[in-house]
Amino acid sequence: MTYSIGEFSKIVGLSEHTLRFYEKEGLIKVNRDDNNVRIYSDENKLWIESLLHLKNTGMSLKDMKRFAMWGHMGDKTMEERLALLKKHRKKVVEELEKIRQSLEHLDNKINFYENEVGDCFS
Amino acid sequence: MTYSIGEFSKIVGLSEHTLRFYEKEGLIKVNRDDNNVRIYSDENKLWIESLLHLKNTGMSLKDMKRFAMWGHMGDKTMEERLALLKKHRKKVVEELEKIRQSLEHLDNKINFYENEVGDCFS
DNA sequence: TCTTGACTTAGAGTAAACTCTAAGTATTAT
DNA sequence: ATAATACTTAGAGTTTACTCTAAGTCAAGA
Repeated sequence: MTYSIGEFSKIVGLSEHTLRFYEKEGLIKVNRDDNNVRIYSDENKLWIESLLHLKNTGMSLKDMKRFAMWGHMGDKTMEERLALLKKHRKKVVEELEKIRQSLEHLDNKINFYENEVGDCFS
Repeated sequence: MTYSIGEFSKIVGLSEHTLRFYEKEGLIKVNRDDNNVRIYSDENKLWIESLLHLKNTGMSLKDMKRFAMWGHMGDKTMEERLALLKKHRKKVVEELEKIRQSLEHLDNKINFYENEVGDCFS
């Protein structure tokens, strides 16, 4: 399947502006038809979804750019990409633990408030 | 115990600029001595730590402001605070799950790369 | 006395990641 | 033939959360 930018925008949940911006930044390479109109493929979809996973885990655009650049350079950059992903993974795990702890704190606070409110209103 | 802004800054890991900024924004109320110099207390420390937990879980300054404002208004705002915390908690849990999924994707990718690199280099 | 560390207001600067506008052109579907 | 959708460049604007600067004052300790 192929998609126009309008269709693709809806599918991946990024605005057309953002898709063009990502392309300009080198995050994604997109084919064009004879009239220079972008033709997005399912491969593009998988790639964007991968990028969005990196983004979801807090990777900066800058690092995503490096990753994409290496991706476009082919197999000889595998090691670099792997190193980047591993380093990123470490940060994600740390961040996850931090959030988990803060969530625990939040739960304690909610419990506290529920008891207080309970005492006051029931 | 009480602390000057310089001491407090080191303890809580926020710059003096940021501490003054947070105070100006109404996130924290700080006592002053006769010379108008800020005196931070252990209570302030607990409060900042709570705020930082909210921040760690992605709460915006704007919501933290509302929370702090209600906190300064006393018990009659318990329900509002509880509602805010519960709403926030829901978002955090969702976000956590999203990160967890993206981490899984990241792990798959790393496995893939390790096999590829393994095939190529060993 | 002089350095250190505190204070004030007011506003400027920074970085990230978009987000949009303008102004003009081209193609396709109804 | 006209509306919808696409394209371009170039740059301006937005939001968030700081982060810093200037310019001046004040008070305590060595």
